[in-house]
Amino acid sequence: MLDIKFIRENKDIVQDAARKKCLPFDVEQLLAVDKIRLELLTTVEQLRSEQNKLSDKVSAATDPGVRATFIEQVRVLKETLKSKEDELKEKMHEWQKLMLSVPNVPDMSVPEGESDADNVEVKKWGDIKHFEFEPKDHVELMTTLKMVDFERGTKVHGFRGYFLMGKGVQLSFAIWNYALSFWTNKGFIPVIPPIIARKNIFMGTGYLPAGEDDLYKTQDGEYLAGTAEVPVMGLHADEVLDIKDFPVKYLGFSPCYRREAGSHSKDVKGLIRVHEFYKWEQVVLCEANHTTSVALHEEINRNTEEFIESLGIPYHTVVNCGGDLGQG
RNA sequence: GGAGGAGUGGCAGAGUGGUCGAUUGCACUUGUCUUGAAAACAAGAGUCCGUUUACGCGGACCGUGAGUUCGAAUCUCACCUCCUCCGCCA
Repeated sequence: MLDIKFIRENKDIVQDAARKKCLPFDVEQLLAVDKIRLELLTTVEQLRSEQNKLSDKVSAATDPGVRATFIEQVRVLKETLKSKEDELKEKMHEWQKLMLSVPNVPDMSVPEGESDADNVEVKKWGDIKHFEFEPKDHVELMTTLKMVDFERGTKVHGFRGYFLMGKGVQLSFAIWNYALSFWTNKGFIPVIPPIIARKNIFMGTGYLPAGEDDLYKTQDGEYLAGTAEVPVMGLHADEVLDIKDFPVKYLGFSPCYRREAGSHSKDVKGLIRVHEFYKWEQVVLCEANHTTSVALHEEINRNTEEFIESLGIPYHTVVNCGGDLGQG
């Protein structure tokens, strides 16, 4: 969540971020509520100050009559205080709700656009292999080699279900293990987090309240995370970290659960878009400073590129346009 | 799932209705002493919010949230977390 002070001082930047992300957010509305909230806060604190002073007089008074007078005075004061406190509480709720809808500010380099089609390609690596025959896709290849079973996966799980089997399992473990040593060599601390996490942890990473439809929820009110990013970010929630320890680099491994609500027509075939899978995730904690965070973002991006290069797989790097996701 | 106990500053640990934002010890910072260090002695030091050019002032914070009261770390209720015992389970 962005700091209200930052929002006050950079309202144009915040409003532009909302526009770029195609989010219906009005910074002026937030600032108006913020102003009233602060006025109420000042009033309430003044009243409390008076109340505290009167209470001190009560305890200092030895004469019962004088004492009773003071008590009566506080009683009157408290009625005003109570109504102002209620007003403040209401404004606070309104304010908090608006604060949660403040978009994170995308980097300057993020292109304008409404869908993946507007993404900008910034890099291309490797040569795409050309075959003299019609190549099979991963679905057909893996099915034939009995690395995956989609039909039975659907029988057991339903839509988007799959069984990874045989060499498919061995290949997965091999890649995970290779990734583990690849990133630990770069100073990342491997973590296997709890993937069932509380609501506040999802709020902290911006997956809630907006992303409720994409999450599985337990009967006890926790949610299943779609990425280890959520619990790994929660690892240090409510803690003050020493700047000397920065940057802290974690590599989280977890199952990932995604409802993929509203994406029934997208990437329907194969293993591209599934409800349940396992992966490693890079999470870096660093100073809240533009230069530093951009440098580290470049670094982890480069880590991924290097990893793919080491496997000899051609790829392209795109800058994802703002319209694709709500919270970045 | 059932029964009981506990949660206070960086740590340990007092405090059961009124100068308690909180005794004390350790750790920390500064000073005295010392060639230097240690020890001893003395002093200082919490976080957040609002306000102020600034000094400062005001508010909140004793797991969290409500309540009782003129006044709550202290009383009541709910929740969270940890510990102990019993039960259940892969």
